[in-house]
Amino acid sequence: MRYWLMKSEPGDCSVDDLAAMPGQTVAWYGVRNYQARNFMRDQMKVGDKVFFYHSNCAEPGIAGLAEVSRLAYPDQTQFDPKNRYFDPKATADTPRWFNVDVRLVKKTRPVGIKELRTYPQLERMRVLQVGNRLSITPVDPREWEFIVRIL
DNA sequence: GCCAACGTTGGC
DNA sequence: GCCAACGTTGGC
Repeated sequence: MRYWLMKSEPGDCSVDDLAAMPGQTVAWYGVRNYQARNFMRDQMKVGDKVFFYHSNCAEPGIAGLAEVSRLAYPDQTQFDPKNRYFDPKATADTPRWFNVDVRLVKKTRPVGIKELRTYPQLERMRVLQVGNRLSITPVDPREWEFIVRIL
């Protein structure tokens, strides 16, 4: 069992949007970064725990708990020329991009990045490092436990 | 809207 | 394979 943090722009898909989806589940399409793709394709298993994080917004931070509900499969948006995530170099035989499905476990109180930075226990957390841009990062089990306790 | 950090692209 | 130019991310 692994732990992850996955960023979503609330203007795109907020925790409330996720809660309103059928099965409270979303296909995590649109990732176009190889490291993040590899995490999904090579490491994520059904049942892995996920912090649902709001990024690029007024109140960035953790907004919910979620879990991986389907193993990685080819990201359908890469094949659609009209889609913003279309990749002309991807084919059905050799897909380049993959995504898992993520299901909401529960919405939490918002835990802002400012608050996260106040805890020495979290100072090495990937998402708090300067210059971090990865939209999917592994979370240390101790970091997960700590955050779950302060929710 | 700014801008630092980082990833990707492509000419050489 | 180097690296400058360019595009994107995301907190502020």
